[in-house]
Amino acid sequence: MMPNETLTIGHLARAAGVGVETIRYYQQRKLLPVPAARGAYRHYPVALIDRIRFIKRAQILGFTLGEISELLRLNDGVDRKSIRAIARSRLAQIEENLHDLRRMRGALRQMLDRCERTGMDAPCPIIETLARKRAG
Amino acid sequence: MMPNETLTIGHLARAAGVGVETIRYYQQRKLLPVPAARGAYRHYPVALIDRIRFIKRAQILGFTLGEISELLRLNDGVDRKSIRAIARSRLAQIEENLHDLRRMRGALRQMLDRCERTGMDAPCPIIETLARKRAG
DNA sequence: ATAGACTCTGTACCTGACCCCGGAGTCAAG
DNA sequence: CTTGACTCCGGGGTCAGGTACAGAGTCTAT
Repeated sequence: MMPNETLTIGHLARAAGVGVETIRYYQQRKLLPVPAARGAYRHYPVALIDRIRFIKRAQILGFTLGEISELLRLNDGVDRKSIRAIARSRLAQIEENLHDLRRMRGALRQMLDRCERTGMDAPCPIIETLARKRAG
Repeated sequence: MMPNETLTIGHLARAAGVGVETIRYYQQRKLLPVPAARGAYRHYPVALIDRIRFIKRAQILGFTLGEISELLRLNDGVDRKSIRAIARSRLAQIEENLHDLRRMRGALRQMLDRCERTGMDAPCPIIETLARKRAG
C-alpha cells in the first residue's frame, strides 16, 4: 500500500463513508467517473473521496441527485451564475416547505388542543375535523 | 340513478376526487372495505366518500397511509388517547422537519451570499463549501 | 499454491403511493 | 340488441435512491 494516489473501490467506499454499491450507482448516474482498470480492477483517484462527500452533503441540504449532477457539471464548466440559480431555486423550495410545514403544525395543534378539551361523550375532534372540513 | 345509497366504483372515485385505482389500492391496504357485489359489480355506500376525503386530508397533513389506517382503526374503537398520541408524534416529526429545514436554509443562504460576494477568479464558494467542510 | 477477501458485471429487489394495461364480462341507453 | 362506457381481476411499471445477490474472476498473504 504505497502512498499512491489511487484506491480500490472498497477503500474508496470506506474512505468516503458509503457502500460500494452506492459508488457503482453514482457511476451509473454519471455523478462519478469510471476510471480505467489497471489489470482487472479499477483504481480510483483519491480526489473522488471529496467528490463523494460533496454529493452526500448536498443531499443533506435537500438537493436531488439530478440537481447535484448538474451542479457538478456546471462547476466543471465554472458557470457560477447557473450554480447560484440552482441554489436559489432550492432555497425557494425550502421556503415553501417551511411554509407548508408551519400550516400543518398549526392545524395539528388545533386539533390536538380541541381533542384534549372535548368530553369523552362527543366524537373525537381530530377524526371529525379531518372527515368534514373543506381544507386543511 | 335513483337516490339510492350506493355508487359504482367509478362514481365513488369521481365523487371523492380520486382515481379508481386509488380506491382499489386503499382496499388492498384495508383503508376501505370491499363491499359485496349486487350482480356482477360492487356497490359502494356513499359514506365512503367522506372516508376517502378523510384519508386525503390526513395525507395533506403528512400522515402516511399506515398511520391513517391506524387512526381509522382507533376511531372505530373510539380510543381517543391513542389517536392523540399518533397526532402528537406526527406533530413532533413536523417540528423536527421544521428545524432541519431552517438549518438547510441558513446554510444555503450563507453559501449564496458568499458566492455573490466572491470574485470570479476564485473558485465557486458553493461547490467549495460542499466539497470541503466537515458538516452541513 | 491455496485460502480468503475482494472485485467485476448484471440483474433483481426495496419502500410508498399509486398508475396503467389487457382481456373478459356487464350494465344502461337508444 | 347492439354500442360504448364501465367493472372485475391480475399483474406490471413508475420514481428516488439506493441495497442485495449471483457467479465468475483476481489479488494478496502465507
